Amino acid sequence: MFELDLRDRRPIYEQLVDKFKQLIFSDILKQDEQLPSVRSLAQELSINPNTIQKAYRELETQGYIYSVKGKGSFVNQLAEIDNRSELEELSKQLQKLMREALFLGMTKEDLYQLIEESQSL
Amino acid sequence: MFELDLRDRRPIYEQLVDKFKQLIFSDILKQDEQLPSVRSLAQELSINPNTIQKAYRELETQGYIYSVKGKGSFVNQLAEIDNRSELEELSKQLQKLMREALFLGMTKEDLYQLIEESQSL
DNA sequence: TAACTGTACTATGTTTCTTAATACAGTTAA
DNA sequence: TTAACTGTATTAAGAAACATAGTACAGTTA
Repeated sequence: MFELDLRDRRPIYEQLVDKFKQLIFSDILKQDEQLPSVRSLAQELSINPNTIQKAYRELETQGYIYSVKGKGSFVNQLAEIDNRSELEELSKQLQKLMREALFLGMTKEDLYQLIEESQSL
Repeated sequence: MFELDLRDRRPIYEQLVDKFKQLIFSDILKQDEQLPSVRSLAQELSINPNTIQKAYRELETQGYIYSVKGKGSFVNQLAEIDNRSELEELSKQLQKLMREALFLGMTKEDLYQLIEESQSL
């Protein structure tokens, strides 16, 4: 289910946060679906359970999951996600990348195409 | 000309690389225009010259600037930038952010709007 | 020559990330 | 009730990345 990219210079827990968010955005992980337990995922990835927990804590802080002691961690309802400031930040990041893409030779049409492909996932 | 974002958890040299690339993409820094010297920018930002140099070295590696001993550092020609693998990576990142934006409630039209705004800079 | 430029190097300190080893509390099924 | 799961917290240690400080050398320019 998961693979760590050793070439990625970002810390492991950050990669995990990113991975899980992508799975949620893509609806591969659905609402209230259970995430792997801290210990099992740590074993599967051969890393320390503390690192998994750090990722889960971050995901919970951002509102993407909720954890229940004794039961596990689960995907949150979309409504629980704080997307006020997040959408603003996202717009900035998107514009930054779009400027870069246009500078490097992409066309508006290329960007339109990317939007279409993103939607069909 | 520059400000460091203390809230930004990324290393300083990485913020600098990002800042300069944005200035280049926005054509605020034009071809062959000279960048601030390592020492003067370090003083302006109250950070160590080594940190500036690290950023410049990274920008040079990525092809965005070139440095001449005794003269200074300058914005490179667009043609010198290796954009083969960079465009591929950019597409992936854009799609990732687009999926996130759509998940959080943005519409296709919102994304179109962002493209327009990016182009008018 | 003096004052700039980039570049290189070593040493040091700080911060962040990761691991390791426990421990405790709540849930669940045998 | 017990055993085996869950999340969570804590402390200690090591490793890696980052930033600073100080010094030095080479090339350019007025």
